[in-house]
Amino acid sequence: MSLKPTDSELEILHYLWKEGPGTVRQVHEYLAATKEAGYTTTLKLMQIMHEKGLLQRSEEGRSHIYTAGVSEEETQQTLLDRFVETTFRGSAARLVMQALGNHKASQEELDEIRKLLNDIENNR
Amino acid sequence: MSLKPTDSELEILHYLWKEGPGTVRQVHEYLAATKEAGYTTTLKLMQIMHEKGLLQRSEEGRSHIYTAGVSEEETQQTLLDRFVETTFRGSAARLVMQALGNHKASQEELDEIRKLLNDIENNR
DNA sequence: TTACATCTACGAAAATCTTCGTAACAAACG
DNA sequence: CGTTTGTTACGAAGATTTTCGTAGATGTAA
Repeated sequence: MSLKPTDSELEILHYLWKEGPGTVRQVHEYLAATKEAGYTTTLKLMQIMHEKGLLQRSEEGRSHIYTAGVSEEETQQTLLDRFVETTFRGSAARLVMQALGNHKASQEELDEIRKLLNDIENNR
Repeated sequence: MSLKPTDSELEILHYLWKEGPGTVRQVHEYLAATKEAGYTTTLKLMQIMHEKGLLQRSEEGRSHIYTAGVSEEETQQTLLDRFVETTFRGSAARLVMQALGNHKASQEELDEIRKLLNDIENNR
């Protein structure tokens, strides 16, 4: 799966990943809460995403119910790989360090990361 | 500085960050090593980057010497912030964990990350 | 029934990014 | 001197993404 959602498409996927299946109307109202956008703009985007396979849909009366056609993890991994490549020249560690150095993480998250480090070392 | 270089622009910046100031010819040959591209394509890109402030340039005889107009760290940080926002809903920790899950780091890098974790905990 | 609201489909404009052909100019070469 | 080579400038075509207007269909209310 090397589909690469655009930023606009990602916003739509985020809604569906978080809230589950929904209509164009629901997605549109979610988007409209944070940005200007016409209803048909959202509709068209979702139609195109459906053509690309990013969304699946089923008929429900006279409207459609859309579902994410790609998983959140898989998509994030694809985008992450690409991002590491283009922005950090392939060095995931540099990305991690820059991210840690400039963002706040909770104690639980830090513990989680440390545990991951241990797992990685033990499993090779 | 909220300039957002495109992927093509990043490739040019990478050359200049790594090799220092250079001509269109030098950048073009660097790019041509890994992808198809006409000389005037590279030229045009660099002219536009100059207009945007991404590159600075000085006359040198009949050609121009270009220099990166933005720092590597600053640019990576800007792109990282944006990427965390759009792809990981603002959770840097999730990005870090997903990046680590990919097992792409060496032992030295893992040690470095662990040290960073310690520093973060000690400094709050 | 008629008018209105809501939905899909679709074409096309707008915006952005990428690519390249052509012109103009100057240096180097024969 | 004239020709070739290497450079910038510039316009425009292509590609992709985003936006939206309009038409057609169907349900809903008066």
